[in-house]
Amino acid sequence: MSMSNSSNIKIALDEISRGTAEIIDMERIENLVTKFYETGETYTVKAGFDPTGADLHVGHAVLFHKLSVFQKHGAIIQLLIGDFTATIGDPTGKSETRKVLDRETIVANAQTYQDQLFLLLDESKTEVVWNATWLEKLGARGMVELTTTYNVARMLERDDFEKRYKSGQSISISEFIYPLLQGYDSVALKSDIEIGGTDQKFNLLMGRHLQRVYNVGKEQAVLMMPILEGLDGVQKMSKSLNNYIGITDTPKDIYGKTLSISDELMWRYYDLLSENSLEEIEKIKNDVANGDLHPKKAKENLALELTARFYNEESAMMAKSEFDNVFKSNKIPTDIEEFEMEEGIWICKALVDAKIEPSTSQARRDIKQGGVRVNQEKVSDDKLNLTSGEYTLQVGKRKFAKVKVK
RNA sequence: GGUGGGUUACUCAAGUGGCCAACGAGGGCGGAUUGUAAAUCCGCUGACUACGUCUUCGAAGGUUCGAAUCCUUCACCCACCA
Repeated sequence: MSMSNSSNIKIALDEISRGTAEIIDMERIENLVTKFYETGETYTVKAGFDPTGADLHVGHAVLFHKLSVFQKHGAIIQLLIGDFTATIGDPTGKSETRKVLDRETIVANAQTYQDQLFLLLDESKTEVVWNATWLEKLGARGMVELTTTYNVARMLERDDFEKRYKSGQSISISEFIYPLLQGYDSVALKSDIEIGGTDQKFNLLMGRHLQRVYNVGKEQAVLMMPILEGLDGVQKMSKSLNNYIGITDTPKDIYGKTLSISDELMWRYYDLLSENSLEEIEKIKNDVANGDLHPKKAKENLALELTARFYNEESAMMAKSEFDNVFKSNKIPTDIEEFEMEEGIWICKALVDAKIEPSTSQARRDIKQGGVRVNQEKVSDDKLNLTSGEYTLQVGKRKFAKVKVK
């Protein structure tokens, strides 16, 4: 028994530390996991979310995936919704004070978050908590007490504060309070471990500090995940850079976008997102390296896995066959949007109306360059008018529309 | 509060009276190649049924035959001083 336990524990710890950017107090995590395997005693892992935006992408999923790993090894996740702190605005990574959100938006965002999160997490091992619950009760006295635990000089050590202070940009006092409140959450929750992105280091460590000051009887271990690169492989995945895979993207998109990443980036995604064990990944890597496995195949598997994660096996397989149809055999996808148009419509106008071109100017250019097809045939005349009938319009490789001309 | 510098398209960044719809780079898009990968090569990149017209260079006015370029006011940013 102790033999199989110790190997289980080793596997668990390897999985937990996999892909992390930094772990503070690994020993504590080892003890917690060991205890779970020996006595069945669970422990808590806190992860906080500011319900400021609603849509999650695969970059966020790195964190959730790690949480789900923890759940397999005895953790109860404390899914902290920062409903109170969202009303303040965390300055992390921002060069200016974040705007404050109203209650309704926060609640709505939080709900959307949860819907998306439970695609990945085991709901029965998750505790959803709202920090307004205890922060509202803190009161002025408690608040002041909290501020006495830290000083301005140390607060200014935080990177973005330092930069802004030096360059003369404004820092509101409330922003100083933010890390304190986030840390206090760990006091209220008595968390054993907290996980977050590397950009959260200062705030995460504050949790340790405050747990000590408030005599919680433990200091949370901290596990930081790196920021995932987006589809371009360079910049971090974000919606504004449009290099993201959304968790709620269609199966087709998740599959397709995943296949579009570079081979190099694929390993990064494998490491941070795949359910494959470290051993299995090692094997895949070797097979690709010595030519036993085509890199494309490895990427397809990853794409299938991710698609299935957010939907199911079946949808993933469908996404794949659809994809193969369109791109391998140059067939037309099955689920193209349809439009009805008037007799004699100008081709450029039709492309715009079908939403596959942004302007008639762009449509003309694409026609000139041979990027537009009607019923699989290249169009060369940008003055073409469509007579009545049904057409499949195509721009480039991936934009399609079906058009019925009366 | 004082003095000087800045604000150009998705981003960075040239342009200081006509040759400017505005150099260049990145990004994006299209083509070739391919594994819808990467890399590479070529082309395009304000709008408009279009060899012409219209709207863009922080905002509003003005000077001029003509302005992104000159003048005035306003807004915002930066640097140095107080």
